[in-house]
Order: sequence, then C-alpha cells, then structure tokens
Amino acid sequence: MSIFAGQGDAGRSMALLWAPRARATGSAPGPKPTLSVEAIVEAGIAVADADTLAGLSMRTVAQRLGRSSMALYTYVPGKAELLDLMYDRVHAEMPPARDPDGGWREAVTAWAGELWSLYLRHPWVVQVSYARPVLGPNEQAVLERLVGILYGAGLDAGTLRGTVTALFHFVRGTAQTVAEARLAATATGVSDQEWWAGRSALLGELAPDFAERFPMSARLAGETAAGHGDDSAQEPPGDEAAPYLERQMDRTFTVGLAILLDGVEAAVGREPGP
Amino acid sequence: MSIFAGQGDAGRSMALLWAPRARATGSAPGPKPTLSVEAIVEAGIAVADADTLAGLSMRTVAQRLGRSSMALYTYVPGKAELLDLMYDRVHAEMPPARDPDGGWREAVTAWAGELWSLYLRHPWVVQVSYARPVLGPNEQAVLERLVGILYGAGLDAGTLRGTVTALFHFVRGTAQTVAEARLAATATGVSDQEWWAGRSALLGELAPDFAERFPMSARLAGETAAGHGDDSAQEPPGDEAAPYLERQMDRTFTVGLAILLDGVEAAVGREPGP
DNA sequence: GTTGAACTCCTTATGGCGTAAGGTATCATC
DNA sequence: GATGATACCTTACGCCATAAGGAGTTCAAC
Repeated sequence: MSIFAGQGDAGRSMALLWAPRARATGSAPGPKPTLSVEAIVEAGIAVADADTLAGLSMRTVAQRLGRSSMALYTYVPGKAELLDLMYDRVHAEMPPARDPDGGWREAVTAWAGELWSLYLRHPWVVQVSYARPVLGPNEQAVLERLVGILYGAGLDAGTLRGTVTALFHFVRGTAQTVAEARLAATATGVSDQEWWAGRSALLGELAPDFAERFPMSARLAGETAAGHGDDSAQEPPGDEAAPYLERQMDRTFTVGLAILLDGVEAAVGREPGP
Repeated sequence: MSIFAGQGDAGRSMALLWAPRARATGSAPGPKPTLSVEAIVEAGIAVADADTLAGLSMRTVAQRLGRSSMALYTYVPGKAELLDLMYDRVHAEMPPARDPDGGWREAVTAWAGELWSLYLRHPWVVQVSYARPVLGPNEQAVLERLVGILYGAGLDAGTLRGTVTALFHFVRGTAQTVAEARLAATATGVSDQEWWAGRSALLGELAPDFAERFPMSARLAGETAAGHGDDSAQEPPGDEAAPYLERQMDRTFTVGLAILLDGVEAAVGREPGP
C-alpha cells in the first residue's frame, strides 16, 4: 500500500492551474481533441476516490476514458502534474465564505469542519504533499477564507501565520487518521474495533510489560476506554456508519480544535484589534 | 518524485518491532547469517537520508550491503515492513524525558523542539503515514514522554488526547514543510528565495488579478515580506545554513506552538488538577 | 563420517509502473 | 492536392516489488 505525494514541474502545473483553455479559439489544424484536461482530471479524481492513490496510474485513468495511457500526455505533462491538478480541483468543493454572524470563532470552526469533511470525501487528498505549495486557485480560495476570518479577528501577520499553519496541519492530520482507518476497514474487511482488539492482544503477547514500560500511555488507554466504553455501548447498534474509532476521532477533532481556538482567543485578547 | 507511506502486514511488523532476536540462541543448522534485521534497517535509513524515500528500493538497500535485493527477504518480509522498522528505529534518537524543572509548558516546548529537529535530520520520516499506527517501542516512548508531561499538568483524558493530536500534527506538518523545502533546494540547486521569487513572478503573469481575487492573502504576503524583509537583510550574508524560508518556518513554528500551548493553559486553568 | 534438514543467498521471471520514440490518421490551410 | 499541425496509437526501455526455485553452507542426529 504505497501512497504518492506528487510534485511535478511547478511551472507547467501553475500554467495549467491558472491559465485555462490555451487553444479555446475555434479553428486549428489537426483532428479535434476528444478529451480535455478537465475530463482527465475528473477521471483521475474518480479513480483515486474509488481506488486510493495507489490505484492511480496513467493506464487506469486512460482506461476509464477509453483511451491509451499515452493519449493523456497530449493534455497533461505527466502524472505528477495531473496530481497537482486533481488536488486543486477537489478544493473547489469547499463552500464559499459566509457572513460571519457568530464571530470569528464560529467561522473558523465552520471552516475547519467543512475542510475536514472534504478530506473525508476524498481521502487521497491528504496524502498529497503540501510542503512545496503549487497553490492553485481553488486551494488559494480556501486559504483566503481562513485568512480573512483571522484578520477580521484582529490578529497581526505573525500570529496569523502561526495560526493558519497550526489549523491547517491539525485538520489535515486528523482527517488523515480517519481516512486511513476507513480505508483499512474496507480493504481488509476488519472493523476498527476488531482491528484494535487484535492489535492490543498481539501487543499483550509481545510486550507483556507494556504497562510498566509505558505507564502514562497505559493510563490514557485505560481512561479512554473507561470513559467512553459505556457511552458506545449505549449507542443504537444498527448504525454502522460511524464506527468506534471514527467517533473517537470526531471527539478528538472537536476537543483539539477548541484548544487551538482557545489559544487564538488568548492572542486576540492580547492585541485588541487594529 | 513520489513518496511512500508504508503499511505492511501489521502483525509481522509488530513482531519484528517488539520481539527482537528470534534466533539469538547460538546453534542452528544452515550457514551463519551475514546480515541482520538491524543492519538492513540501518542501511535503509542511510539510503533514505541520502536519497529521499523515492530512492529507497530493495535494490538500493541491498546494494549498500553488497547483497542482492532478494537476500533481504530472508530477514524482512517486504519493503513496507522494512519502512515500519526504519520509522520506529529513528525515534530512538529522541532524547529521554528530563526532570520537569520549568513546568509542563517548558517541557512540552522542549519535546516539540526535539521532535522537530529529529524530523529535520530524517526528512523522510514525515512522509511515512502515521494514520494506522504500527506503534513500535521507540515511537511509543516519544508519545509516553508527552503524555506524562500533560498528565502532570493536570489534564483529563479527553483534553489530553486532543492536545496530543494537535501537537503531534503541528510538529509533523511544519517539519514537513521545511524538510521538503530543503529537499527541493538541494535537488534543483535553486534556493528557497529564488524559487519563491520565480514562483510569484510566474503567478503575477498568469494571474495579474491575484490581489483583487485574494485580497487577504495578498495582504498577508505583503505584511510578512515587509515585517521581516529588513530583518533578513540585516543578517550576515555568509551564513547559508538557514535560508529565508527556513527562518520564517522557524518563526511560524514558535508562534504556532505558543498559540497551541496558550490553549492548553486555558484548559489547565479550567480544571485545576486531579 | 555421512546424511538430511534447515538456512542463506542467488538467478530468473512476472507483471506492474511512467514515459520516450516514433508511426499513422485527421484536419485547416494554402 | 500538398503541407504541416495535432491527436492518438503501438512499441519499447528501464525501473520497481516480489514469487519461484536452485545452489551452496552448516548443523544435529545417526
């Protein structure tokens, strides 16, 4: 199960991202194109959604379009650039900024929740490296919305940058955990709960001194199980849509986000706006 | 430039991680092994450090040991499991917990800083997926240290979990940014500053209306450049070890961490110890 | 000693991948 | 009709992980 983080020729990616239809003007020699960058990107997204990034190859994408793999190279420089395009395109699903009725905190919470659910709709997105940003217009818009909210809250540039980074990584990281848990569940047919049970049984065998070597971790595991084990037992058993780990991650997401925003609130209080 | 996040047979990985030397007892038929899991893992780390995860293949690792690729399969089930072992092994470099003289906040700051620099020593580590945790003893120890600090601060299990998640993802995410920036710099021979200059020049051509479409982002870019551009101009020019983006990320790391810890502090204040 | 099992390590082969190279068919223009 | 641009194809190369099976090495048991 190998996963890719693509970085192609940044210049080519940017040109495709920011400058649409180079040959839109009607008449040109040669046969009419029967494909388009857009169609290829959409096919790529469909493949990745269905099959994870490991299943994404030029061949599989082309197959979905009834073409040979080499046909794609007429439209797209290569696989890395295709991935860049897919990545940005998916961010177009993010809802636009709304009027900030409830203050910045509510706005940021909404932003984070919407990004989180976008990542869960397209789990492969969080595997794409975000380190050397080939920022396309759609991801830029997502960022713009957050930056707008935080400037509205009265942060200075330095604090804002730190906040954006922390928020972004937090959402991405937690989403990745859930995404891969889901993936593992569907791929292996083993539910989270079963998987974790098996895992800890194995660990009990291999490292019977675990609780002594790692007392704090053991305590945390115990308190987590105790605190919410009953909780989950009360759950109506028919609903399998939100398995154990997923609900726990949901809680962790909410709690972690609240902590982060408490920290931002402290910063806002310290410097009372422009 | 494709990067892998390995998840092999978790059972096999765990056995190798937690139960060392299955055949340590002296006498067994067959030729003496001239290799060892340990040696292979070390070679793998050396390859990854030098060449990124993209350059890590069974062949390259074997080559470094003067063996054929298939020889490795005697010791290690496959590439995915090897990566699991490499990942955990590297966490052994983390310094152990120290006595918390300066309170939990200082302790967490030290923890985060040390993890951050570990990630920068082995940039490939942050590309390895941490979602389905094949927790080895060394990574467990890193976690144990953090959990111990936070329990000492008086957090309850739920808050603690959220804090750990947020901290972990924050450190990892920021480190990844710097790591890949370095990588791009050495791989292409283009410095961060040059790269960004080229990038924004290209963006100015492709999207001349950027500032209108994304006013907040433009403002942030402007204020960041203004606020610290002079700062960097005052820098002694001889030192190339900490280029522009890296210093900026350092600042972002510090600021973001402070914000996060402010949030934790609020939570600590709310529930005054056990 | 000799044998046979266990073990290490090798060569070879399979089926994937991205994509370079070069061929052919299709079209607008001259 | 010829020209040249374009879309799409087939083929091939050099990677990759790893399955299969063979050759050599070392021990315990006889």
